[in-house]
Amino acid sequence: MSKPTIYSIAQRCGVSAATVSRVFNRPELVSPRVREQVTAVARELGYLPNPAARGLVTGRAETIGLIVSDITNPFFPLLVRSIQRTAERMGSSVMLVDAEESAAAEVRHVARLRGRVDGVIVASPRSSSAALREAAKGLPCVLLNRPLRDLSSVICDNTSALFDAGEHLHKHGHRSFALLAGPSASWAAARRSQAIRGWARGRGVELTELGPFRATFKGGRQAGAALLETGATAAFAFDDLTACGVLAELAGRGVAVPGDRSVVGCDDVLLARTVTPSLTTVTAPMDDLGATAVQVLTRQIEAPGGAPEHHRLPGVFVARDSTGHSTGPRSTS
Amino acid sequence: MSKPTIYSIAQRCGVSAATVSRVFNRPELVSPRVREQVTAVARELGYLPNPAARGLVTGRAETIGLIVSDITNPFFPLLVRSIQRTAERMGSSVMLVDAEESAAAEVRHVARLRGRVDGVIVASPRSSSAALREAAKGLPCVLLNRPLRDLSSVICDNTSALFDAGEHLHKHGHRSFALLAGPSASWAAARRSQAIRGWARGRGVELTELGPFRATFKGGRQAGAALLETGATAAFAFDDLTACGVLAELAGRGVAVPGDRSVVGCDDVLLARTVTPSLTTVTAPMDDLGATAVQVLTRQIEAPGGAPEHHRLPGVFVARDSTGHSTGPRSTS
DNA sequence: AGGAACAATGAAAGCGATTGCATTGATTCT
DNA sequence: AGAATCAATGCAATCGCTTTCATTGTTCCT
Repeated sequence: MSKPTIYSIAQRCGVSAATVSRVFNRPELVSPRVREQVTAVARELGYLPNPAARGLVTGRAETIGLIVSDITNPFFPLLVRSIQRTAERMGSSVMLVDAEESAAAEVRHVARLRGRVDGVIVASPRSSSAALREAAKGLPCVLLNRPLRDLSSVICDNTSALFDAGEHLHKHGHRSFALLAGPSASWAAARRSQAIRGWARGRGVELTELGPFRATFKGGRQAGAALLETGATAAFAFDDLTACGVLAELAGRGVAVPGDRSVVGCDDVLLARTVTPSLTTVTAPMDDLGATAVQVLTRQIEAPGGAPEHHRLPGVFVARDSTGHSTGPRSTS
Repeated sequence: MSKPTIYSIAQRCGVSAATVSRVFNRPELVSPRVREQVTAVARELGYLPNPAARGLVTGRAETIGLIVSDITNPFFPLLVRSIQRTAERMGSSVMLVDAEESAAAEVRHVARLRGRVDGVIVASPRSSSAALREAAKGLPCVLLNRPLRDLSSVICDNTSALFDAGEHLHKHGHRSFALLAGPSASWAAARRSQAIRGWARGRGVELTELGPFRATFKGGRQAGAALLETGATAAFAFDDLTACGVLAELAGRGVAVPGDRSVVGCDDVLLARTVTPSLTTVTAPMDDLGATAVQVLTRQIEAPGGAPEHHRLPGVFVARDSTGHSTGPRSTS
């Protein structure tokens, strides 16, 4: 026999299809007797409502789109998990799309998703603000880690955690610092650099700015090499991956960490704990970030055209083994 | 005005909706003049076909489901990317679901996806064969890294690469080996252990089996500790993550790699190249795995009830820095 | 010239659900 | 008792699209 529909159920129960539909959507409108019978028959037949049919009339897909700039970036897995969990709790599925680091792909995918989803979350977008605004026109949308006045956003703000990192290093005797800047197109990179500059100025310590470097392991190695050209005893890497590159480069050149230099990363990805020495870094509240994004999106879907919301969640500084007491300034090599 | 439909376009063009529909689906049936006009008007109105409506009549969602056992496992990102790329080329979107390492969640998600997708790929399932079989009943399904007679599967077979690894170590003078086994519920773990046992037997070398250990960094540290209790100079870790744990443990105890011991991992995840020393491991042909899985699934969707296909793609051994010459058997600590 | 073959189009029937409105008894109120 | 109210249900329209079948000119044979 073919797939069971509300009609086959209705027939078996001697009621109309409308009643069957109501059993699932507004059960309180149906008499208990009928309700139970329908439920029983539905289970027996293995009935599952057809989402396409339902979507056609309700206009809802019960699905949200999630576009990540680069799924191979270890920053994302936990975020994806958190978003998915929250979405599921709201009764929605998640359609994940990897933009493979391409800004063009991002907007292309937003267009592609339109119609298949009720709204979309764009995580760490690389696209220009104008392109994002245009792509999201008329589609509920939440930006993650990228603020934009007219679109809702949820960002992880590491400013104060980076202050803490600076203080931590300062307390350990460091006085000369290096800032290994991340990709110039990244909002997060700009923000972090700004935070560190601000801290250094306030503290009145010396800060050498290097970069920008690519946010990859290789970029980190270059950053590490550049670091050694300076007299800085402590370095702020853009993120953990970069920091790992730095560690590798230093290790390769026989420079001890944290003995000779201290390094701090950012994001607290899996890698941060598995590398030796384990990375001092800034933990992002992944669960909150994802959950908040989904909630904001849901609100946006339910009240289209509502005012955009902006949320700012702070990261938390974590001291591990890649930072320690300064042994004073060093010569270059 | 509301969303454009084939009707608004039809009206504007003075043709019937059927014609508009044909312009998009069977353009060769429409006269060039009309075709161009319709295309132009559609673009002007920003028309996008409604997937729900289309799906309702065609019975296709143009979407495939992808269930991964644990998205935080660094093994998956590249796989996801490859699957997505291939799916997109076939005109399908991907609905990703993370089972969070729970077998129950896997089958629950298969059920949830049914109806919303045309078929599903289950990557590295943890569920029992019976549960998988039952869950996939009547739904096109491809298993990744888990063979099962009556369901299609695509697996990565590292047997010969692990032989190569063994030979590589043997050539470097190693004669006493340790097998650090992975989780007993994992098919891949069983398979790898078996391969290594086979090789050792054939080679006539000493093989100490340890474990099973969890496939996590922590599990790796335990494995590392256990390794030091033995006289083995070379160890096969279940995967790269475990291997990294081993490296960390050894480093922590002042044991040099590859000076004192050699370690090989498996999978060649990002981590493998970023760790110091870089890991000798076995590279899985991610792109092929993903592409093959999607292709098989597509075939399965087009010809439901067709015979299941089974594909076996070999991994490739890569020598890096975590393996080297044996300095002979060592004492315990 | 008369009909076969064909190309281009339209009319209309679904696909499987939701939902506003109408209908039907039963209950309550005055 | 008759009207008003209410709970439970059915009817039928609708969502936007695909697709079969019928219709209409055209072109091409013989």
